[in-house]
Amino acid sequence: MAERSAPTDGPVGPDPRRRSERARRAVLTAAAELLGEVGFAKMTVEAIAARAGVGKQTIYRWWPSKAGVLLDVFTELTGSGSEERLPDTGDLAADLKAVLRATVDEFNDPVIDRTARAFTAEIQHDSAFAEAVREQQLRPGLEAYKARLRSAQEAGEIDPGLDLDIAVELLTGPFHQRWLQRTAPLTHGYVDALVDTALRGMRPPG
Amino acid sequence: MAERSAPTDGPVGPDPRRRSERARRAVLTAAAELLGEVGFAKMTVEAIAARAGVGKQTIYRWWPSKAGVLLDVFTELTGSGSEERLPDTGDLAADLKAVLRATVDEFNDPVIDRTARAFTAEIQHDSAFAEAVREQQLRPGLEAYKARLRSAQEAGEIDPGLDLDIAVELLTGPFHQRWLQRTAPLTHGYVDALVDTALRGMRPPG
Amino acid sequence: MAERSAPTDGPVGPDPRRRSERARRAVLTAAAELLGEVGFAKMTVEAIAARAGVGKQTIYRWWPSKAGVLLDVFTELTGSGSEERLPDTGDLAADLKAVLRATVDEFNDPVIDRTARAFTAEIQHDSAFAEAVREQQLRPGLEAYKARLRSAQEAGEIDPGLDLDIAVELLTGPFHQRWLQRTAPLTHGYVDALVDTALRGMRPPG
Amino acid sequence: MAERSAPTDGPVGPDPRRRSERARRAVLTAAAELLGEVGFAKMTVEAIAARAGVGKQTIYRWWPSKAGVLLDVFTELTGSGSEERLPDTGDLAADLKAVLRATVDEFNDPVIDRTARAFTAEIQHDSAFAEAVREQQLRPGLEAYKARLRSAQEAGEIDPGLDLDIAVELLTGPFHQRWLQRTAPLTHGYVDALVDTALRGMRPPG
DNA sequence: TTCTAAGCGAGACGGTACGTCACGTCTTAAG
DNA sequence: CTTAAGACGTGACGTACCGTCTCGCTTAGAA
Repeated sequence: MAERSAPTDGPVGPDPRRRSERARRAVLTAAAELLGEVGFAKMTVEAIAARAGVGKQTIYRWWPSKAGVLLDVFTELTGSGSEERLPDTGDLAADLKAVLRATVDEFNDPVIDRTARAFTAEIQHDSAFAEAVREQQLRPGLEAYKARLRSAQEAGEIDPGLDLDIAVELLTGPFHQRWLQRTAPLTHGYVDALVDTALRGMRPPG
Repeated sequence: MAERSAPTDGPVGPDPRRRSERARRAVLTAAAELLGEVGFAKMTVEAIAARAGVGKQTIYRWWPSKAGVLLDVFTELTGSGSEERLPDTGDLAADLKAVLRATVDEFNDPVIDRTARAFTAEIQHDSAFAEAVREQQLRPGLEAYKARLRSAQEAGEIDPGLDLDIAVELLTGPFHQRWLQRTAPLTHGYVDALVDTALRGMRPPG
Repeated sequence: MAERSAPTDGPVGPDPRRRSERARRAVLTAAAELLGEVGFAKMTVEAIAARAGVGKQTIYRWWPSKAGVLLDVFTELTGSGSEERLPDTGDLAADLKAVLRATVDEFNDPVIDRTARAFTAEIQHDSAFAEAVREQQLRPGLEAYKARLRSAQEAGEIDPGLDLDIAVELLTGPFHQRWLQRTAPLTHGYVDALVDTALRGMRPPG
Repeated sequence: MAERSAPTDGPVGPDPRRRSERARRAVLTAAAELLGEVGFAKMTVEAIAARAGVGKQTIYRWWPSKAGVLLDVFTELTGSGSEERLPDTGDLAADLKAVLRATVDEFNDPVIDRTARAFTAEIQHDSAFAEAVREQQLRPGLEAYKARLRSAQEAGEIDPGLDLDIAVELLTGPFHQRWLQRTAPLTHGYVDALVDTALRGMRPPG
């Protein structure tokens, strides 16, 4: 999934310098298209190869699985998520609501919904893929929340003794669970209420 | 002209009165064994049938997929989950911690962990299965939490204006997310802290 | 395929006196219809039973196979072929041509063609069925030819020393082979030429 | 855009240049062995594949059915039957008797008998297979007879006006019918008598 | 005239084989 | 050595029928 950096370290597999950029792009494009058309589960490596006009071996040479290809699709799209940052207007509740409302809108988009579910499914039995998704997709998002909460902590908006990991989970966990289990629809009203309730648990004591 | 007893059903499939209890039990037992031995992903319908000494068609006649079989295994084990109830000692925090600590222990059992992950994965691309799991496995659990919180609400322990669905999610969502994303280990200390923080958000105002 | 005659001889199977005539007729009718619609090869015992509104077991109770059923269909239709006799006008060539022309017409009927081919196929790997077909369907036909040739022999039309079995085969074998192998179409002209040539081989010497 | 070398063919199926000779031979060998051991009817594509150490798909890729495989077995054995020729000693009767006696011996060999019967059965409901068998196995044989008879015609041994197709059938049809219907055993004596009788019908007039 | 054993319709059962799909590896020919 | 193409061995899929085996129901014969 990641480019190898040095050709002489241990057993290296194919030489990345010889990799065909044309083929790489064709594969990622084909995979992205297929994801939209048939979804992750019904997508096959053979179909990606055929659509990309690429030999199957070319896929297997450079990616560990179709999940790996998809991960690269997203890493490509999101610029590896490195510069994610939440708004910080000084009003924590408002900032969180804005972000979560945007997230609601995203997850109500069928393509994003399907893709995220596919990732969730795949993560369960492919731990290398899970690790990669966690680091490249999830962690940056959670870190952004954590940074915003730390800022609020420094501003005295929330309890300085609070475990920020738990605080982040208090905001994202309920949302994530409701989405994943489809127990109820995701709406702006819902995330507003969620933020209000969660923040009550974070207020400075006294 | 058919003289079945249930006149209001739509397409009913095979007549359940003729179903062989012996075969049903053999399939569920075989599936449970295989789940423990090879895990859900490597389990096949053919293997279940072979181990159960049953024709494949007998499985396809009564279950929609191997996931359906596994769902029945669990429904069987948990007594269809109808009478789940949380302890109610009058101390909400203590009760919730006790329950969540037990859940931590469960999810740290590799077999349960693997199975729950397999279910989570399967749910993502099989909506009929998702519906069944939601109703038979998830809903009863969440309802039990909700009932306990309602009791606490009536006892004046928590804010009477609180949306109980959100309250339940505040307790289970973070746990569920941490487990699913493996962002950090599940420990008794974690759930204690989680309960304490979440409950701070639920206290009666004033 | 044949009715059992005595209820006390050896292992007798089901009691023929209790046999349901309604079911028997329904099966034969259904089988005949299916033969015309899908042909013998694609016909299944299940389909016969379903079409006849009969349990599969009822078929297996009274017939050894679907071929057995079909044989009964034909035995029923042809009155067991007992009274077959060729015309005898005194002109052997004319009589044979008339009969063979009629046979050409029969075998050019698609239903008869398909049925006869199905029998031919089935005979190859079911020797009990082969025996039954041979005795009930083939032998009477060949005997009729033989009788007509014997009559011609007595009338001095053909060589008294001729082996009549070979003589019959000389007339029917070529026809049968051409039909079976589809090497050329079956026409009235063909059988006329065949009869003429074959009879040249049978003339009295001198 | 595909750059295959045969530009005039219709839908061609897989590229025969890529075909694995090893797999092809293994399949034919396995099929031949199984034919001898269990016969055509009890032979399955799965068994051929297993014995050959080949995937089922490899069989389905190159042959339309198990009958197609068997046809190739025979085409392989008989050198595609292209150069069949009957002996021509100048004595037509003797030559025909020699050939037919040899054929009697062949058909009295159980393996050949069973195989020929299986082909006969298969031909009845698979017209593509029938066509192939007719062209590759039957036609060359019949042509050889026809050539020998033409030679005899030119030598003045038989009637120059005779329809040679009928003449061939007069010799092979009776034999074929007797074999197929098992009305009587195939012996050297029988074919001798058959040849004698048939040739009487072919003599030059006068 | 009732009783009772059978045949009956229905169709589930344990099996076998089917023909298809996709996997991940291997082979070929071209560049 | 990489590439496009695609054949290969493998293994599971879900379906079709096989012939056997229960189920209740009906039905005809002997009691």
